[in-house]
Amino acid sequence: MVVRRPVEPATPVTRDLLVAFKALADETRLRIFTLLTRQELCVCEIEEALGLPQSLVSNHLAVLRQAGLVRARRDETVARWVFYRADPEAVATLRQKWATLLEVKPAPGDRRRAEDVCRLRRP
Amino acid sequence: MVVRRPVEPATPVTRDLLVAFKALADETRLRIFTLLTRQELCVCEIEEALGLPQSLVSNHLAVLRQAGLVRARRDETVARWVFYRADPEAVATLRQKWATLLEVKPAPGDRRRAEDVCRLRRP
DNA sequence: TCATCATATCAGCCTTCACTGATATGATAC
DNA sequence: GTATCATATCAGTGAAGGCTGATATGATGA
Repeated sequence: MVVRRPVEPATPVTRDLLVAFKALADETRLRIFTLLTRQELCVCEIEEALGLPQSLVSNHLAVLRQAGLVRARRDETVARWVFYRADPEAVATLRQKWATLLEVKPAPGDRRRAEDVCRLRRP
Repeated sequence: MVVRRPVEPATPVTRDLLVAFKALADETRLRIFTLLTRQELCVCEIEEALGLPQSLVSNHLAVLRQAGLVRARRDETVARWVFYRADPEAVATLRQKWATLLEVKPAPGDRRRAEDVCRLRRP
């Protein structure tokens, strides 16, 4: 019987990256996200482009939205159309956090990671 | 009944990123990988640092290894020790492909993505 | 009002996958 | 040789998640 330490909430840097990785770790979502970095599209356009059923696309968009990777916007004139696009700020933040993770020194406030390293130093 | 287009193998850029995202879309593996970007460690050190059972750590290392994110090396003097480290080349490649994905124009050879965009242009 | 369009949500099915415990392999020490 | 250490692998279990089909919501148009 192995005693596991209680799972603490992940550190800020790790948590955000983890959310993004989970959201992009699916081929369909990665394709949708890639499309949305190029241009703003409504749901039906994505369906047509990828040849996927509506409910599936809508589900995947919800996942990407909850991960903060894309933003939804209702069309001003035709309110039933919802347009999605990749969130440029989220993308920039993600890129920075990815760089931070790969840095040599643990990022400030990244306690979980610091603890992991610290535990190695104890003989 | 919705007729789905046959799933073609993903494009080079997308495929590599997808493999990496899948490998890093797990909190335990992300912690292990983060540790290995800091220093080279053997399996038992990772176990101790994270407080996880041996088989679990070994399993996660196998996933990271198969994804090309880490490299294993047997110690020259004590051959039962296997040291792992993050693969710097893989990390660099990953960073570049991530940047490529976020570019406006589809990368050369990224046919799947080009097809997705093209299909949108057909009225 | 009624029908239709665009999107969201939900239940069920099925696959994938993280975790555990046990066993296998292979090197080192006695 | 036998015992132990370090690691890898495998079967079983339970949970998470992708996909589908149906339904719900809400806007638009006749």
